[in-house]
Amino acid sequence: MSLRHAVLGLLAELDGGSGYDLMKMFEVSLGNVWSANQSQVYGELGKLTADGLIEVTAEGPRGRKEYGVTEAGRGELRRWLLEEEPKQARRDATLLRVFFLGQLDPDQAQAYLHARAEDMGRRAEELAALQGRIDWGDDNLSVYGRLAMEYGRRFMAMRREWAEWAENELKTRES
Amino acid sequence: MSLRHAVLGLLAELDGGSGYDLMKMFEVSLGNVWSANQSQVYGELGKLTADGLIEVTAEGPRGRKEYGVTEAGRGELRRWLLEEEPKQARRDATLLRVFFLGQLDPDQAQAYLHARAEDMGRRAEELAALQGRIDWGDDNLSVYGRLAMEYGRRFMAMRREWAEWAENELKTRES
DNA sequence: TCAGACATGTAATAAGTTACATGATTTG
DNA sequence: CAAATCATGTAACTTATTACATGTCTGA
Repeated sequence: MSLRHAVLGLLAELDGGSGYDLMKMFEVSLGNVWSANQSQVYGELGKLTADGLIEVTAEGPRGRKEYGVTEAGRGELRRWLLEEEPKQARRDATLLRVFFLGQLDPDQAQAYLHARAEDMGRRAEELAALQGRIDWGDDNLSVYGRLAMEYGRRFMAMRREWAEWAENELKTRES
Repeated sequence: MSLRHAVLGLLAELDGGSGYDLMKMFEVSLGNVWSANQSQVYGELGKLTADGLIEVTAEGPRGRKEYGVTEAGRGELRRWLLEEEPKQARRDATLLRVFFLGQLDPDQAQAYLHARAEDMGRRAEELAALQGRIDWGDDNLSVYGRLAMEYGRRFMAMRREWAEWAENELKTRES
């Protein structure tokens, strides 16, 4: 049920906004840690409204509806942040393949790991570059978004190093 | 569609087995990188059979059905390993909360990061201990499972270090 | 005026979770 | 003979994805 809290949290941080506004945030920043598509966002806005956690605060042109978090919504958000233990997802498509690399020839398995290392290296560089370009404000989303981005950079670097190590393990094993 | 390949891959590696056998593998090892429950596994066995990628090779006591991978199944598995780019999931409940830590008092935000660091440290130690206890064979699942486990260890360590760093960032910021 | 951005929604399908339901075999 | 383990399946529900459908406003 985290989509609910992603929407609720964004509305709290942005101090209100429309479904369209939220989608933009999902696309450029929040989506890197919790992705959601348009149907989901609009659907969740409806459910959150029905549950009294958010409310329509204004209506604008083109049917635009601006939502704001209610007191109940703020309470739920804090409860989720403080009391609910984040459960880590255990699904990783890259690693799943690793389990089955024995189905390939050893050189193909090594090539797989090599490709992962390259890919991760590329991503790590992209992130590092992006990190340098952005001049961060000191609003909350900037402060905490910066922490999340640094996580991403370290994550990619770790994956690259692991893939290099793993490729080497297989090479060593050959002999 | 990775569940399908998780089941297919396991059957290939184990050289056949029942739904029950597969479930045990998901519980003790594979589930750490791709979790699945009993309904999913039995359901997928049915679909894979219908699609001709696996077949019932024997029937045993208590209605036990033993499945084996067909030639078509082996082909599909290799195709998936070689040609399909693993797409990384972008959902992390821990990090999602980080985006919204501005909704809490600074000391609560720090406490959240501190708790994450402790939790990750604990997991990292558990994994390291487990890694030491297991005496790995040199069958494929062992060789590649070992690589996956080392990934897990590094991942936990990276998360701990990041959380410690992030907590410190917030502390520094306070002044 | 027309292209692009703004803006919301629904329908159909697929994937994942939880709970229920049943029964056979082995082992102490 | 009772408990644990083996073994499979279905139903109901929730969550996520993809595609479709529609219309408004703004700026060049």
